[in-house]
Amino acid sequence: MSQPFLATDPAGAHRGPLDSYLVEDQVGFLLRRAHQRHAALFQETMAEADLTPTQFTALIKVVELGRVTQNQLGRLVATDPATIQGVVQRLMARGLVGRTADPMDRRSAVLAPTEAGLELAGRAVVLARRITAATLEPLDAAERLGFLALLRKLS
Amino acid sequence: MSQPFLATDPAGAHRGPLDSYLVEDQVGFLLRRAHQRHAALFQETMAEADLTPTQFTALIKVVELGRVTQNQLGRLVATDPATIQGVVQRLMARGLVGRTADPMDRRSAVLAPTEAGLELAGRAVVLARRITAATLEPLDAAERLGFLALLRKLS
DNA sequence: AAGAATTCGTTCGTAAGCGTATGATCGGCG
DNA sequence: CGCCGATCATACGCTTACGAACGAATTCTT
Repeated sequence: MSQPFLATDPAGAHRGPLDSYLVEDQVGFLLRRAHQRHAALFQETMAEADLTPTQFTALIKVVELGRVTQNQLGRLVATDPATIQGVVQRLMARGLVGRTADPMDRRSAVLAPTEAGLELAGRAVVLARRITAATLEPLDAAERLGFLALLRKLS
Repeated sequence: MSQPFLATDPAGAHRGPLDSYLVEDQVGFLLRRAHQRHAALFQETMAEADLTPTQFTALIKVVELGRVTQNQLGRLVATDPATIQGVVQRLMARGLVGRTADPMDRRSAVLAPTEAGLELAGRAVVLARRITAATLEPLDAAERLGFLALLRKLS
């Protein structure tokens, strides 16, 4: 009665909907694993700059734009308002970005990179290029292009 | 002095290491976005079963194996001991898996699906197939195979 | 057999991620 | 003008995720 839906069912019978469903072959699982691997490589390589992937992305965007509203930044880096709030808070605590009130719109907070933020961003990008290379290392040149193209279609 | 490294620098000068570096074109960013999109589709479709991706994966694996040790399960579904602990705890709280002490090794906890767990797993797999389909929907058949193959190389 | 090294599960801390709710502010519309 | 809906930032709660440390138990080594 409580016999599991064994994938390697000795009787080979069709016991249930789990037949021929292998979690480890699903996109979701593979996507999660690939993301995990990238995150591990990121942390390892970015250690000296002490930035998480999200922090790095946010910082780079602030540096690139010079001035951004917090929610606007969140939209650009695909991070919802609740999450970007904490990220910005941590970047501010480290003095990497500054924050001023917008005279035009008293609701919004305008972010801008500090000198330290500019400096760290410069160093971090060098590391980030290494991370990208390390992540794609198992693929050859053609596969890398293909993979990025496919990823873009799924974003 | 605090001029940002604008990607679209009017002068076209080489201001710093951020030139020609676009965060949104990096594997890490695209991987994160694709993963986000999948998670959103998952949550939407799996709503009636009320399982997170990780909970679903763990439950399916327990059902598939019948009996597993907690850390062993974690290894199979790529979830570290600290994380699988909470996941299993929540599955137990919902009466989807049971837990017994292993007489052979008093350190380990043996997990097994309950009747409710078996039942829910069966229903959830149906939804999961839809999620996989929805996630890969933007790709044609050939692209799907290619994408999965590439993902596997990066896991 | 005794000690060392490893493994198992747990706990704590930190971070991301998102749903939901809230107060403040802004924009539009009658 | 006044109201309503939308937007901005924030707060709380819950889940995943992982490093680090821990006690208990097991296994390996000498």
